[in-house]
Amino acid sequence: MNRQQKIIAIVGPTSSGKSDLAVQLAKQIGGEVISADSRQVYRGLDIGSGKVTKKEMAGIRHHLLDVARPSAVFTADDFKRQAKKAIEDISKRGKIPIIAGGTGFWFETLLATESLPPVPPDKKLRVQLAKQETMELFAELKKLDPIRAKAIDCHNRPRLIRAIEICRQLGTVPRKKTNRRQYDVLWLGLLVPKEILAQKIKDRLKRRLARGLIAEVRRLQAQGVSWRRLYDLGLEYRYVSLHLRGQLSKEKMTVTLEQAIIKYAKRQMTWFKREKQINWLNQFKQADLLVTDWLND
RNA sequence: GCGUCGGUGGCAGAGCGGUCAAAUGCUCGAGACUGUAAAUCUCGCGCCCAUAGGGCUACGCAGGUUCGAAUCCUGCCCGGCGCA
Repeated sequence: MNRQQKIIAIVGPTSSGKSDLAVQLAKQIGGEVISADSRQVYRGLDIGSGKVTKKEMAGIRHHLLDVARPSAVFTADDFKRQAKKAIEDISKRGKIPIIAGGTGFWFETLLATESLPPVPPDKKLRVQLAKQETMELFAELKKLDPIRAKAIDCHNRPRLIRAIEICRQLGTVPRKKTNRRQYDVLWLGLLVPKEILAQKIKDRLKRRLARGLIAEVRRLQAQGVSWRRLYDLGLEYRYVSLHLRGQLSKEKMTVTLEQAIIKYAKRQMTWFKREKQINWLNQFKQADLLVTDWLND
């Protein structure tokens, strides 16, 4: 039996300091960082997505930043594929991959599931299905795959559409297979008290605005990213673009955005709470011990 | 001072005699998550016991009318507007 690839996974809500910890650990143990952030993969989404700057990287190599065009969706499967490649790459160089990010689903996809159903998105079908009532979609899924229908959230249109898409291709939705043994993962989670996190989020938003967040969104739009797409990208991109379109005053935008980011942080936490292997840390110091122990294991 | 409109749950805002613990939206809380995942979606949100359900206190304050009042009447307090 060959030894499993060692990987460090750093998770936590937005603004909790994942990027810093990742760089710090990478320096200490000889690692490279893989970003697991569904918005930082896009070129041009810098300030709003909180992408690390060259300076913050401090010479540590980062993967999966700026690998996609903002107008095309970069999927969980794309992430999985490229992240796997990066992991191989890094280990060939004798270094340790450190995956840091806030996208829970992507972590699960990469580290804990066997594979996603091998059905690429079918744009035409999706457009067509989007015209149907939610109830109809659910009824169709029920016919195609009663088991999946039973478990699915019957109000969640995107999920219903995807499930139908899979059924049309494979007959039914394959059962989800978990596989946690591909890698030897040390899970580190950054825990920040609610009030402190909220304050950090507000402060950071202020800094982002000062650094030119609004101009960034305007630039993206000018470069051909549609308003619709900016809206779908969420948070900063959603509310700043609404402001640019005159639908939100700057003050209102700021307040709404603060609330939205705080809510997002909460949603992230409900995802991470499910992952029982996470070692929750209050301060970076605690990470050192865990990491050295685990490396010597 | 007179007239007038209004004071409803964390906020905004419906309700204008019974079916009202009170629509709806937001905030807030909990949660889901099989290729959009910063997306999308669900549930809860007066208090108390509780599975269903039941009890209690509530719609500025104090009285009154009524079998029954957030809803009608009187007085008071507070706010907007108009006239002085």
